[in-house]
Amino acid sequence: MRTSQFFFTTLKEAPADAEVISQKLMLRAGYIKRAAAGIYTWMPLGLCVLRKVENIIREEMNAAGALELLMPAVQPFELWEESGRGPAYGPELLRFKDRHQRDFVIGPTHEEVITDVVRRDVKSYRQLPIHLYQIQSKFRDEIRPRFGVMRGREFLMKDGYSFHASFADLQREYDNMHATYSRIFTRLGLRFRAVAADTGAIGGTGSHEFHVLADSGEDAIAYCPESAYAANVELAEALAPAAPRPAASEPLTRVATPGQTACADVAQFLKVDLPRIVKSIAVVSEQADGGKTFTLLLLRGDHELNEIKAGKLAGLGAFRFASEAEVIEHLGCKPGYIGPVIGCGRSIRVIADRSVAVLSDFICGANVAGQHLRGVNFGRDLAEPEVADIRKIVAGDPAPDGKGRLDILRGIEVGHIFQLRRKYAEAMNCAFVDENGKSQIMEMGCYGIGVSRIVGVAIEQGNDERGIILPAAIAPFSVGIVPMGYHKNEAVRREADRLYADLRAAGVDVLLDDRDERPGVLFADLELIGVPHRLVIGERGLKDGQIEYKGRQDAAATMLPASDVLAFIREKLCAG
RNA sequence: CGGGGCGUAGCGCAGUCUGGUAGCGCAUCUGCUUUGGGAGCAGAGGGUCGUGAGUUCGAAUCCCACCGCCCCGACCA
Repeated sequence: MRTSQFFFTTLKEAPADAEVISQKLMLRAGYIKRAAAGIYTWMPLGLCVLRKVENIIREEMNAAGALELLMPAVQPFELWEESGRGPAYGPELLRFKDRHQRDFVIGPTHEEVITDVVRRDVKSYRQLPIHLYQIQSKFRDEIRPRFGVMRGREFLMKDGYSFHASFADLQREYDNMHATYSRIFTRLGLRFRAVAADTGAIGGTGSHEFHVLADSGEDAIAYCPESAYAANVELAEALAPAAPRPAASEPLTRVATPGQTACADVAQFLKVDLPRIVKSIAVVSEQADGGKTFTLLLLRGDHELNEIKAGKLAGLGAFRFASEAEVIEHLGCKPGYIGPVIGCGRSIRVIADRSVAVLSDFICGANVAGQHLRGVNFGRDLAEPEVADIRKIVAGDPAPDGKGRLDILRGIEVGHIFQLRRKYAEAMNCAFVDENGKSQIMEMGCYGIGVSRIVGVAIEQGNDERGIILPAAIAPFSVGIVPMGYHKNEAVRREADRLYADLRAAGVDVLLDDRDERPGVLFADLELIGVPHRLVIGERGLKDGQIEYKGRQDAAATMLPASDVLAFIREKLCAG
């Protein structure tokens, strides 16, 4: 491509509302233009990158045995009623009516459509397994879109769905996709980790997320440097402390703690370590029969509640934090001084985190404003509680596999694989006839990659003060030719044109910057847009038959004989 | 939806408090000079001051409503 025939505009300053570095650079480099909140136009330059990412994914999916198809972005709402997922998705699902008042949605994902396709055409075990995927725009009406293309409302996604005659075969394909995803993210040049994940709203059993490591990431990942263990902190198990509970040694006493409601304040006020304070979190769950149950969750002062883990406990379900009125009703005290020691025969459900269950002589609220209790002991001052793992793990916790200590990293989710099992197939009666002539429900897996998000995270990982740094595999152009005085110097122009033609003939994705601009402009733009290899042709070097090469991240340029350039570039591109 | 902030030229901003009919830098266009790191000089074009309704002789500025955007909390590729 010649710049004079291309179209891109660069900015010296990023729009003020851009937050993260990738978003600023993508706007400055003219990759994208904002159309509305979380909705972007991909300009030709940005689309070059998006297409390269897309093609790497497509190549690997095809190599792994999946087949590409394209489903509609607009889906009939009836399918969502049939799967029962319409209400679960809520306002994130963009719904509308056509001219005949029929309900439609803009697809946020395609389990329903693909299941409908497969149940119509797949009748026999002989047609299984099958894995179909598409690369297509999705729309999710996010409450708060941000970070540019990393969390847009409209985004490009690769979504694949596999159908199987048995769970064992689903597991085989799941492992195949796990390996395929690892190959894809490696080829994309991303630093990533596959982590065990919560199965969330989509449902199903086995699930892994693929996270690109970045400080700006919204997800926290627990991982163990000494072993292969990695999990979303939502899921990571906090092991029970190895040491048993020490014997009680203090009497139960009541202490005045006026105005001290936060654990950290109480610890400082009483001059004790934060882990000896027990905080009580009051929650309410609505039961199916309409009743409400009130529960106290006990955590150490230095720990935080993991709502996902707690939500999985029997009887808690979709709990919410109790209102002030509910706290007063059950404990006779305002929040801030509540605790599990309840007098006079009243009883409420108390669930203690594993780390709390091994405490003795601890401190908690007295259920009287301005007072706490010291020297509290289970079994003596209150009943032994139910014990469960309900806290978020923290850095330094032992790894659940027993092989070291956990560290916490920030990550951005770029891929997710699920064993859906029969959730959708059952709801939508997606069945086949097995070798015995019996009808059976199919086993199903689904596999997503955020294609447009990957462009954002790649830039989040690769940038410097001059702009974007991308590997050649996904850079908008692999090589940039910068002629010094293309319009003034005949020799320079001839050499630039020759080199451009040679590189193109060799299949290299090359940009010749033939604009009549000062050199500083050409250099600055090439660096901003993220071209990894630069060739400068100037009168100076040409006198000695030399052309200058500089890698995007090299400190200094090197001179090459003009005749060696083609071979040199080929070698650079093969090396990645 | 709850809380905080902001809407002035394509981008970044000043002007708003204290009303008097809109300005700076970058970008764009023309000319001359310049030409290995975002050039210099001279000139030019471009703005319903988010929208609407008020107060006033007069509103970017004051009042009210609405819309949009951004930031802090629950979702996801």
